[in-house]
This record gives sequence, C-alpha cells and structure tokens, in this order.
Amino acid sequence: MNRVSIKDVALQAKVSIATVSNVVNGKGRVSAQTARKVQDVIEQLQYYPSQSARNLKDKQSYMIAVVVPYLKEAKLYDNPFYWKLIVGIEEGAKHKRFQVMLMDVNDDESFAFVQERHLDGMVVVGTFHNEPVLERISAIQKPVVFLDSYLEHPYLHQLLIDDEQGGYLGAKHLIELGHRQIGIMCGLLVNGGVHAARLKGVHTAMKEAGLPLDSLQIFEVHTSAETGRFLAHRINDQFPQLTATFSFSDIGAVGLIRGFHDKKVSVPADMSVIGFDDMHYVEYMNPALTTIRQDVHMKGKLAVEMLMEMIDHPSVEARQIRLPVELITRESAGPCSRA
Amino acid sequence: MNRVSIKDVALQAKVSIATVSNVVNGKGRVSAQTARKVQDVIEQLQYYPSQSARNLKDKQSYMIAVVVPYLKEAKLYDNPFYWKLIVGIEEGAKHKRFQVMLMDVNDDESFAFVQERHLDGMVVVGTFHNEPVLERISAIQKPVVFLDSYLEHPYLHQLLIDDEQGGYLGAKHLIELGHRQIGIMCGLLVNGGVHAARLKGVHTAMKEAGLPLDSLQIFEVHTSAETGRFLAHRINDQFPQLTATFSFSDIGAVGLIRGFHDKKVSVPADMSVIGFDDMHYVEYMNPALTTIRQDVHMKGKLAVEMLMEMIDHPSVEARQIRLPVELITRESAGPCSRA
DNA sequence: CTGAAAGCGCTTACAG
DNA sequence: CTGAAAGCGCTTACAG
Repeated sequence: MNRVSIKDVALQAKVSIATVSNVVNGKGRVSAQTARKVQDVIEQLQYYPSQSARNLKDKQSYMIAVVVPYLKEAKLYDNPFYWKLIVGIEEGAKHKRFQVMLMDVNDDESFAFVQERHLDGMVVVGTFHNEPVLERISAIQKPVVFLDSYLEHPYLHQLLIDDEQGGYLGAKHLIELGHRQIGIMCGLLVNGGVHAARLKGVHTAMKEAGLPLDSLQIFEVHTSAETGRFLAHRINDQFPQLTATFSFSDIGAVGLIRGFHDKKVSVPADMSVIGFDDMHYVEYMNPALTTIRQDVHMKGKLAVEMLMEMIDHPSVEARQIRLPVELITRESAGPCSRA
Repeated sequence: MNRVSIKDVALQAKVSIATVSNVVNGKGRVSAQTARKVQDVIEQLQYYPSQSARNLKDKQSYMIAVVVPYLKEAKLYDNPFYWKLIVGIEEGAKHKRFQVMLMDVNDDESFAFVQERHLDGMVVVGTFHNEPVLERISAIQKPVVFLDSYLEHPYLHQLLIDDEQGGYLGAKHLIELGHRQIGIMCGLLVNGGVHAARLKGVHTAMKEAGLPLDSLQIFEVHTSAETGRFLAHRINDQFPQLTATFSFSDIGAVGLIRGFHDKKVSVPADMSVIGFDDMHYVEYMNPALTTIRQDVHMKGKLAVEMLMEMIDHPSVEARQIRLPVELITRESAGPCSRA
C-alpha cells in the first residue's frame, strides 16, 4: 500500500534521502530552493513519512494510551462519564500532536503493549485495587497518570477530585434542610477508595452538626440505575424513617428517583435525593437533580497536561492534584417534612 | 527505555536472532529444546518485541482507527451513544487482537495518520457531508467501514440502522394513539442524511393513515436537551394544535419533556413525546420515555467484524448493512386527549 | 533445525 | 548547504 518512500522522493527530487528527511522535519540547513523542490515532489507523490520507521529510531510513538479497566462491566458501559473524559483527553493530546489509543485491561492482563508500541505514556482510569497490577504498571517505567485511583504511593502522579469534600457538601446540604435520617447509596467501600472518601466527608458533616453516625443508613450496592430503583423500593418498605438519600453517583440517583416514584413517594416532598457527578442530562430530569458537580472534561484535559509534563521532563516531581467539586442545588432535595 | 532487543535475547540464549524471531512468532522449525531456552531468556530479560520494527517490515500495525468528526461539538460531547459504540468496537477489535486509536477530525483535516501509522483500517462514524472528504478517505486505499453515513456509493462498506423504519414506527404509534397534529424535532435535514430518512418514514406512516403531510410541524433544530427544552416552550406558546412531538433523539426528548413540564403541560396526558435511540437512562425517567431502540453496542461490534473481513479479504464485496430498530413503548406517549 | 544477511523507511552524526 | 553510511529492531527467504 504505502508505496512511496523517502527514497522515491529523493530520487525524483534528485537529492539524498537525508535532505528529504531534513525538509520534512525542518531540521538542518537546506537551501530554500531545494526545500521547495522537495516539497513539490512530496506533494506530487503524496508522500507520507512512516511513523513506524520513525518510532524505530526515536523510541517514541507520539501516542499515549487511555487504560480503562473492565469495559465489560455494565457500570462503565453505560456511563457517559467515560466518554466525556476521553474526549477531554483526546482534545488535550491532539493539541500536543499526540494520538490516543484506547485499551481496556483486566487485572490479570499484560501491559506489554505499552512497551511493544513504544507508547510515550498512559492515563489509567479507575482503581486497580490489587497491588500486583500496580507494580506491573510501575515496572514498565513509563510516564503514567492515575485518575481517580486512591493509591498511597507518593511517587505516583495522580489526578483526583475532592471526593471527601463532595460527600461533605451533599450531607451538609441535607442536614441544613432538616434531614436527620439519611440513606447513603454507594458502591463497594474498599480501603481508601473513592466512595470511602465520600463517606468520610458525610461523616464529617454529621459530626459537625452533632448528629450520631448511626442515624446514617449505608447501602453498599452496585452503581447503576437498576440498583437505585430497586433500592428505593426497599427503602420505602423497610426504612420508613429515612427522609433523604444521597447517592454517590448520578446514575444511582436517577434510579432512586424513579423507584420512589414507582412507590408514590414524592421527591422532594417526601424524600430528598442527591446525586454525584452532574452528568449533563440530570438537569433536565423531573425533578431536576441536586448533585455534586465535577468537571470531567477538565479532568481529561488536565490528565494529559500532567502526562505531557512527565514526558517532557521525566524527572518532574510526582503530584497528587485534587480538583474541586461543587454543590449544584436544583429540585430533588428539599426541606425535611418531618423536621 | 525499551532496552532489551532481540539481539540481547539471542546473545544470552546463544542462538541467532532469526531463531528468537521464530520462537516468538511460532514460525519455522525450532527444536523444543532451543525454543524452551529462548522462552526462558525472554522471560528472564523481560523482552517485548518492538511493534514498530515489525510494522516496518509488515506494513501492518494491527491497529484500527475510530474516526469521529468534530469532537468539540457539544452534540457529540454529551452523547453517551458514542461511548457505547466505542466500547463495542474496542471489544470486537480486542477479540481479533487489534488495538484501537481514537481520532476526531475536521472536514478540512488530513487523514495522513492512517498512512503514517500503517493503520489496517478505520471505522468512520457519522457523515462527512462534503464530497472532498469522502474522496480523501477513499484515496487512502484502506479498508473503511462507514457508520450512519448515508453515502450513495455502492462500493463503500456501510453500516446503518433502519432509520426510515424507525421514523415510521414512531409516527405510526402516535397515529394509532389518535394524534393528528404532530411536531417533529430533528436536526438539519441534509440531502439523504439520517434525519431525512427518519422523516421519510414519518411521511410514509402519515400517508398510510390518509393524513395530510402539512399537519406535520417540522422543527429543524440543534440536537440537544437545551434545545428540546426551549422548543417545548415554543410549542406550548405558538403551536397549541400539536398533541404529540416526535424527537429524532432521546437527548432532545429529555429536553422536551422537561420543557413541557416547565409549562405545566402534562406528558403524556396533554402531550405525547417519543424519542429515538433508547439510551439506557431514559427508562428511568419520569415519565419513562417511549422511544425507538437501536442496538448501539452491537453496531460497534458488527462494524469491526465488517472491517476485519475487509482486512482479511481485501476484495470482499461492499455491503450496506442495515440494522433493525424497534419501538419501545413506555409512558411518555399516550392516547390523544383531543381525538 | 539453525544462522548469516538483506532490507523495511527512517534519522543522525559525520564529512565535505 | 548536501550526501554517504550506519543503525534502529525486526522478518524472511536462502543456505547449510
């Protein structure tokens, strides 16, 4: 396919391949005249330099990978979050003339592709909880930015949001509205994970208000709309004392609201609901969702920026950057009717 | 970085690089014993063959690109559709041991990267309306599958859904519910585009029912929730005769429903709404959205399959595959109150 | 079964 | 300013 090579251009332009290389890369000294001539031939022959050959010399690919664990899990599958993130990453990469590869990898899969393709770095999304994976990632000795991964290694470059503050803001809002008996819909509370951090923030808000932590009802469930709907039914049947539910994901909140509606529980009159993320469509729901906003697109762009910095300056100091979150007050959380 | 090369392995294992190559690729005849020895050294040295070098020989990269036009447009930006599609593609590609690159390209941008990186093919999502782009894509002489692109070239490999049938099913449902004055929220009706096809289906349903086409009110607007909300307000104020609105996207329908709610127009009692796509969350909305379902994940997987077939058999005949759609009846469309 | 050698398409000192 | 040559890390006939 890619028939025309640097040789063809050199031949046709009556110069050496070194000269062609120079004009292609704008390096070395080339007279305006020969440059011109070479350019013409390149144009005429439709010459495209082979990145593969370049990579072989440079040991650089101008490509980064975005690694997402377990694409098959429905959780990721239906989560608009990831698309927004990837778009942010692609945008940032493009700006730096890098291209991006998408990979989903399982806990036990190899990261050999990073070496094989001479990737310049990668952005790893979400937590790989088991240490072996982490070690394998570190072992490849390439620039890596970890997104939303609570890892306790100060030498790792991490980008997270202020999950604790998010939990705090949501809980505080509910408390200020008079709620005392609050349900929490969260995913698995693994040691120092995203949801554990959010819960910690909730605890802080409770303590600040002088409320006992055991008036909190924790539901450690799968993060999905399906689960939220089912949980709402369960709360209605078995936990009548609850007047508010804080879901650590918008998608869960969407399910909750629907589930309460199924049971004729009015949101927010009878039950307040708060979500987390501020996905674009929750503003248009009925009731519009009160939630904790994080700027996912910015997260993607910032991740690339961090990565590029590491690529340009391999010895740059590791940073743990934490993006702010914000309470977005809409309609789904209101005053406690049983205050 | 990638220090260890085939030479190092050869040296350490006391064989030639040809032999190493053979055991790595399982080609040629190698004695079990040497194979074993080489394997050990590979393991020990942590040797990863360089894809770049391989590509240089093979002119193959085992990588395909997913090309999405205009990532910056909010339309794509907030559309979960694309993520689901990409996941489907990645899954299919992985199955064939291919990796995927993500690119957004503008109408006037170059497709040089396909040649430069020796990509094995690409999936192009959405229509590039102007012919020059299409010509440039064709000019690169690589396997390409066009997704949702209405292109009138029988030699192009295309994968679409049955848009016309989708429009037909939605309209027919509304007509059966007694609606006569129907609004259509669609995007730009470019010559032979996706939305034009859907509209054509709507027309068919109207004609079948003996209804005049001018009782249809077409709103050619931007595809977004924001626009839907605004449009609902406008319909309420200026088009009181309408009793149903068919949006050619779920995201538009979400906005519509919210907009009608703003104006105290009850859906479906006073106004029926139908969407298109069946994004996962619309089932949980209140009211749950009646919509036309397409299987986006399947679409992604099928696209790769078509592409792989082209890669394996370059002369395979071009096909235009059209995936079926399905009416999903939920709550947002009901009997016409003014029938 | 195994190895020496050419060549893929570039880039990069090094001469001139 | 320009070119000859080496080398990046592989694969692939071709000998043996």
